[in-house]
Amino acid sequence: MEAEQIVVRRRGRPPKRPEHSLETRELLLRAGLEVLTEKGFSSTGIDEILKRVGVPKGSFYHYFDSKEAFGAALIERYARYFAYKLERHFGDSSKQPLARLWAFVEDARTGMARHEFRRGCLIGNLGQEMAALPESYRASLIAVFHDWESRLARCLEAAQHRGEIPASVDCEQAAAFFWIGWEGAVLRAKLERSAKPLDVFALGFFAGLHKA
Amino acid sequence: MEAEQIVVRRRGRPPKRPEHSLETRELLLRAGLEVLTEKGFSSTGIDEILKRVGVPKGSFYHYFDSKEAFGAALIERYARYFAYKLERHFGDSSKQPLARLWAFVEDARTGMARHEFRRGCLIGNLGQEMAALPESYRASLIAVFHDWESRLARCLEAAQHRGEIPASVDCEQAAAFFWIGWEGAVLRAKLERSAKPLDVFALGFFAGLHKA
DNA sequence: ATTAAAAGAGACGATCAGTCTAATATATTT
DNA sequence: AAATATATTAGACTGATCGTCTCTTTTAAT
Repeated sequence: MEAEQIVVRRRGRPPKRPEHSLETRELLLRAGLEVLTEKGFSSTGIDEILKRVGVPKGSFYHYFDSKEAFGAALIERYARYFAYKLERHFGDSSKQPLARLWAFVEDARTGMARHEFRRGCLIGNLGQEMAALPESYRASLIAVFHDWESRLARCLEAAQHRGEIPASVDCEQAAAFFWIGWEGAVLRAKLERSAKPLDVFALGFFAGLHKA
Repeated sequence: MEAEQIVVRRRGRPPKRPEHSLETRELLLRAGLEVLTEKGFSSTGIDEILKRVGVPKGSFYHYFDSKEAFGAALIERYARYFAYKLERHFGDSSKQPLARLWAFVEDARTGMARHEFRRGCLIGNLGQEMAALPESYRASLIAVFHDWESRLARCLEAAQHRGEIPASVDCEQAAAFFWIGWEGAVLRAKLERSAKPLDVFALGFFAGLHKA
């Protein structure tokens, strides 16, 4: 049960405090992420997001041209958030490279558990829904996956240099393999409301990596 | 481009030919599968299915109590269809067990290609949408995945007995791993409109199996 | 001819994304 | 300090579409 986030907003032209001026827009994006990681795009109405933050429709269309534009902003925002998360984990030189990947998995697991496995991955959700989505999303989603792939590939290469995984492993391929399967794992974790699919996939992936 | 399947149906009580009496219902189910494997449940309107087969709304609610009941029927039907497909492949004793799994992968790939990677897996689609679906679907979807898992596990055990994969492999785990990742691969194949994710995942899976 | 069953036809209220007009309060200008 | 400009809130409203339901029509069976 999430606390209702009704914020008292003053009407009229707001005081010139640039750091606060995006408050409403910010709230909308935040709520949008919450709802869309849970239910996806098509089955989420704008009214639901509006009600959640106590913002009237007029404001929404003041800040966003359309639902499509709102979704695009969410993709961008989620991609940024996730890239930062990956950077934080994969760039953590206090750990061995494979341990960094494992830390990401742990992080994701506790994150999903915190929301009782109701929220998944925005990119995966939208990817699955793509057939019913604005065609303009497709390229963005593919690009995000590609970004994640290359980040992970670099991490795996580092693991290879330290001898954590055999030289025979194609890191690009392995990274692609990981994200393909990971989205499946997130899907199943949501369906079963359990961390098990995440663990099964992660363990299987690591086991496969160590082969000779 | 699929051929429009408009069938001339006579009004009123139909002649007593039991093998034909389910014709309209049958058409609705078939069209439902086509559309829902593509776009999922929430973003598919009943009208779309109706228009596709030239059936008025009144008829739909004659055959099905609700959209929810219709969806449940589709799950059941898809599960039957898929179980048959797996049985056909995994029970094909003319091939080695691993080759049987590979044949399934090939089959799925050509199947997706035939529809230009627009149609995916109904169970995966609904699983992803679960948050916006009737809660009654959850158990069914989980059960279907479980069925697929045990079918595959038996096939992998057979492979193990023939020495195709090491005795150290936990076949149940490996089977669970496969379906978790496979759904991710189907998702990506749809997103990228390409067979590549299917191949990347399948190859990665086989490579992982052969480890010592 | 009458009855019963099957299916067609479309009305219905709810909800959808999106539009538009106004009200309001602050910033800016004079 | 009064007047004006502007950013934002506010929510009624539109037309399309949603799932559901009721009533009529058509035909088979009696």
